[in-house]
Amino acid sequence: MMRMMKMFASRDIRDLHHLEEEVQKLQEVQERSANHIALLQEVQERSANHITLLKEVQERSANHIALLQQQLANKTQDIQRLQAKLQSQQDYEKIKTELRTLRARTQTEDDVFSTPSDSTENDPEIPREFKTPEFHHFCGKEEPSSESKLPVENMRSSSSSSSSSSVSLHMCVKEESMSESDGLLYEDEDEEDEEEELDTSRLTRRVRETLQKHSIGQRVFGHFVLGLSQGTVSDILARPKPWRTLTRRGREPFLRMKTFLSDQTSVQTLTDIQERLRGIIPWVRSPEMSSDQVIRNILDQNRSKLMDVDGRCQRGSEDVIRDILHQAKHEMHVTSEMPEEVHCGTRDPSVQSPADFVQSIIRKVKCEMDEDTHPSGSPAPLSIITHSFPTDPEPRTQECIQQECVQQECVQQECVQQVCVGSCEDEILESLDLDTVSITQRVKEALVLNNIGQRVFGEEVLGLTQSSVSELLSRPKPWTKLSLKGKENFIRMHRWLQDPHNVQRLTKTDQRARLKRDSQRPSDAPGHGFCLSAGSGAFEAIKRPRVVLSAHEKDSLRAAYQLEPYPSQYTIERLASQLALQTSTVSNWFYNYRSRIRRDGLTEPVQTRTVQSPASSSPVSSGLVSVKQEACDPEMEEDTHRHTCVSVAVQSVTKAEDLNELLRGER
DNA sequence: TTTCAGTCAATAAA
DNA sequence: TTTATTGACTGAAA
Repeated sequence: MMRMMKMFASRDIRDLHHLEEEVQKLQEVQERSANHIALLQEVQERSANHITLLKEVQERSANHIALLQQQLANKTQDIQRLQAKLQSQQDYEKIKTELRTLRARTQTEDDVFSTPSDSTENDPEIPREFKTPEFHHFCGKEEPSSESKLPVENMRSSSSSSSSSSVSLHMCVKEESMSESDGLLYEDEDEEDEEEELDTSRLTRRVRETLQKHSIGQRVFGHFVLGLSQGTVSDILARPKPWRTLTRRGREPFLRMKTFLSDQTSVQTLTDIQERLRGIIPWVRSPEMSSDQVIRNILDQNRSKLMDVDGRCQRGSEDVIRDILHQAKHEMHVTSEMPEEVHCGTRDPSVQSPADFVQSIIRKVKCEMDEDTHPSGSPAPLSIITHSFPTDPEPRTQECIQQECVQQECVQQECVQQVCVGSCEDEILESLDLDTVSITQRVKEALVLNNIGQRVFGEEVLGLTQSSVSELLSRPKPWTKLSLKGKENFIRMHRWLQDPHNVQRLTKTDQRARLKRDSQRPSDAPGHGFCLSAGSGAFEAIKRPRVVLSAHEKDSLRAAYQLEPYPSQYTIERLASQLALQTSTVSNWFYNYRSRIRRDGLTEPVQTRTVQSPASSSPVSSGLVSVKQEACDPEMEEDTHRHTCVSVAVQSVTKAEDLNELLRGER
């Protein structure tokens, strides 16, 4: 019995254990279910949040779309209003043109022509007829002041076109000065234009169309109408700034464009000029030239010569003038043998005879030559520094030059150089190979050792500003990469290093400059925020603040550069828009960045990293792109730069002796 | 017509 | 105060 009871008891215990295990399992299942429910609830909550967020985004998008639609509607209205305004102004333009024509008719013959811009003098593309004092003389005006920068208000050809005189006589362009005396002539129009906002994009588009239609080049347009260089014209036409962002000075070209477009005569005249420049209409027509034509022919040939010389090697002006002089003398001789009737062709009454006139040209050329030979306040042209040191505080006489020759033991050689200065110089420069790094190193040491500032050195020795000197000394380009103009600076530095009295001279100059600055200090105060405009004496109150790009903007531009080193117009505009910058600022940044990367990359052959650039398909070569990586960043560390400079120095140091030989006249 | 080389001037950095 | 940097400009070259 007992055994039976024990058996049952043990079975119950086993069952109990089973039950307990099952209960435990059930509890686990329950816990898991609870967790699942919690997770489900969480998911549900999150989904609800997402739905809410989506709804919010939807609402915002709807609002944004509504806003954009509203803006679009406003813009459309603005466009319509502007179009209507433009329509109404078309009549106004006609009236204005008529008034201008009427005004011009009432003016006397002398008032028709005025002095052209002094920029004419520097433009080799423009015929000499437009540049020379004789041209101004023919136009009925005195020789223009070299200081005045004159804009073009209008352009007209002279009344007679059938005269036997040179056709250039009929191509005079009327220009009116913006200087104090003539500025009033603009007053009315300026006031009108200040009230009226110009659509610069439309204006430039119209100008582009007109120029294209009449095959007028930007150079000619820029020169005669805007008084600007071709590069600037290209930039203005491609990227016109909005009217409101322009300063008074910046608006000037657009006002001139407007005037140009409104006057058909201007377009016609410019077309005529362009055709003559392209040779469609010859400058000299008759084989039997009159005296005036002979003179013009000389000038024209000289113009070609200047262009040729400038294009070839930018030779010193002295040589060119010498050639001109020679040519003029030769022509004078030929002309003096001409028959009398040719001499007495149609010419200006003030000209006594062709020979006299040519001699007057020679005199003027001589004067120009003298001015170039002894410039005041700036170092001499390259051809001159082979004879004298530019550090001289006073003009040097021939005796002084010869004395220096003795000091340098090269009297004979220098004399030979003086005789053949023009012809030898090109060869000399071509054969030279200076160690620019070594030169700048020595100059830097000399300046530091003698406590001479870059400013004084730049002004007295190189004719450059402090910033340019700083750049030259800290990042000298290899000699072979320099243009002729660039080489000039290193030759000057080399000459300065060779001058035994170089430091002495500069120290004196530095002391004088300091004293002068100290004495002038109290009067400097009004200069803040203003600058005195050259020649006019008037203060220019408007001073454009310098654009300083933020780190973020620079980063963005650098990133854009990595993708597209030569950005399209569209990219530039997009970048400008995204960064809230002007398109010109963006394009300038790209120009400068490319330029500075090239500059720094050139002195870093060792560390150049060849990285496959995404821009390999761009116009830039892959080799150049490889240079444009981080190691060659324009803002790279000075030490890295020095290291690379040294490697360049090692390469070129052996050739420095050549120059020594050359400058001693041993070649 | 666009891009480059050289330069200036304003400004930042030393 | 000097030097370095950099946006802008011009004339020339591509």
